[in-house]
Amino acid sequence: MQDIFISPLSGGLAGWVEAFPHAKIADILKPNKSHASETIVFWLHMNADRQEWLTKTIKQIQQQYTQAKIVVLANSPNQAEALYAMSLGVVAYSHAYSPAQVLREMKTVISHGGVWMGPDLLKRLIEVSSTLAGNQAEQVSQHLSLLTNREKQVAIEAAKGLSNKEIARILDITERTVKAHLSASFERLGAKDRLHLALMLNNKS
Amino acid sequence: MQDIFISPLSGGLAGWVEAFPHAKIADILKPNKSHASETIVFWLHMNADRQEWLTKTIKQIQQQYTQAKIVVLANSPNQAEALYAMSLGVVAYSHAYSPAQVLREMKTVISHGGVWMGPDLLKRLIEVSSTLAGNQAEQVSQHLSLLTNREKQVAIEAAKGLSNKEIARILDITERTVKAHLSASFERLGAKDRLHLALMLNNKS
DNA sequence: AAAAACATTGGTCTGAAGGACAATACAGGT
DNA sequence: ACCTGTATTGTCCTTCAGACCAATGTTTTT
Repeated sequence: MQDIFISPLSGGLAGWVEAFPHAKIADILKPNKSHASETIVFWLHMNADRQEWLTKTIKQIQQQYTQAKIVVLANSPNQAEALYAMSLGVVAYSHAYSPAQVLREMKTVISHGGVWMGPDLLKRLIEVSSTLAGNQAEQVSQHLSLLTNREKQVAIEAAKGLSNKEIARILDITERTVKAHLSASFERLGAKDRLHLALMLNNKS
Repeated sequence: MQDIFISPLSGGLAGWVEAFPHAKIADILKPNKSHASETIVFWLHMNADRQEWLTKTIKQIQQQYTQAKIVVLANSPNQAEALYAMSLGVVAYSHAYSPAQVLREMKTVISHGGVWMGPDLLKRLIEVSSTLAGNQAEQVSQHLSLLTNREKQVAIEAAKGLSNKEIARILDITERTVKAHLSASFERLGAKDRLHLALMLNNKS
């Protein structure tokens, strides 16, 4: 896993260099050189007056590197900026002058699929979200309203990943009947197969 | 770093045992035996009807072990419960039947100070908290981090509903190779078939 | 009552999916 | 140099999915 620091300071910051001596340091994002598949960690050094640059750079990275992990290190961290950055898909946000040890920890965390943020930010996220979490009554997909009752039952089970045989057993009908209902469901919903059906019913699209 | 599983099932779950063969498994929280300084990871197995138990246990752990990390593994994960658990200080929340590798990833993440949660939950946290209108930065599934680059590419296309033939064409490899990568992906993620893979990569857990 | 929609089941057939055996080439680390 | 992991491709085989050909009984609507 490769590290690329993007900072206006030539030579980066002391902590960065110490943490990742072999990392690349650049002042601007270079065009992709075909390493589209490798996972790269981008460390963006954020100045207070470069909101626009941050947005632009993050989007560029996401376009060019599908597997990239993006970290923002801010000179003056604040929660609003952190929220904004994470809404763009950044997986870690911290102080630019974090010690090398912390930077290494961050890398370990994000390279294993985790998210890194300060305890205060996390707390705030939770607080705000918890209060609004109540009204997420599970909305049944609108697609299901297009199906008959029996088709609904079969489609829901299929969308969970059950096989025709399993569906037949739990609904106490023949596998042949399951197929009939599924075929009808595909027809009505315009799904190509059970996988598309599952995607339709699980995503609210 | 010590692991303690607390589950009503004697012997825990298969995935847990595989991930941490040397962990302690208990059905209730035992009183503290002076290990106040060591960091312990508590894995709480959550049944749908044990909200009260969860709250009580978390608070007990936090009182007795100042350095503890608490993970909740839910039989039926849902965002409301996840938010609630994390508001109590839980640092990871996932499906109880997560494959062993995912569990190990979670441990790596949290033991380095990170937070582990499903992409949907994170997205929702950000969406709700952020004042800025969301662009949906495509959060790569945690599961994907278990796959090699090539497997990732294949798995992502398969999760969109493409056939092996279609995937082979756009990646410019043989259909046989697609199958090989997919089989490897199933193995790594513990998926039964491409539909389960799709559910894993598109949805929660 | 007649018509339409729904629920159920049958058989056949084609193609896709995925496992069970492989083999080869290449990169990186010990 | 050797071993491990990754990427690639091969053949054979079994199972499953879904389309297409039906039919019959029940329920609902017109």
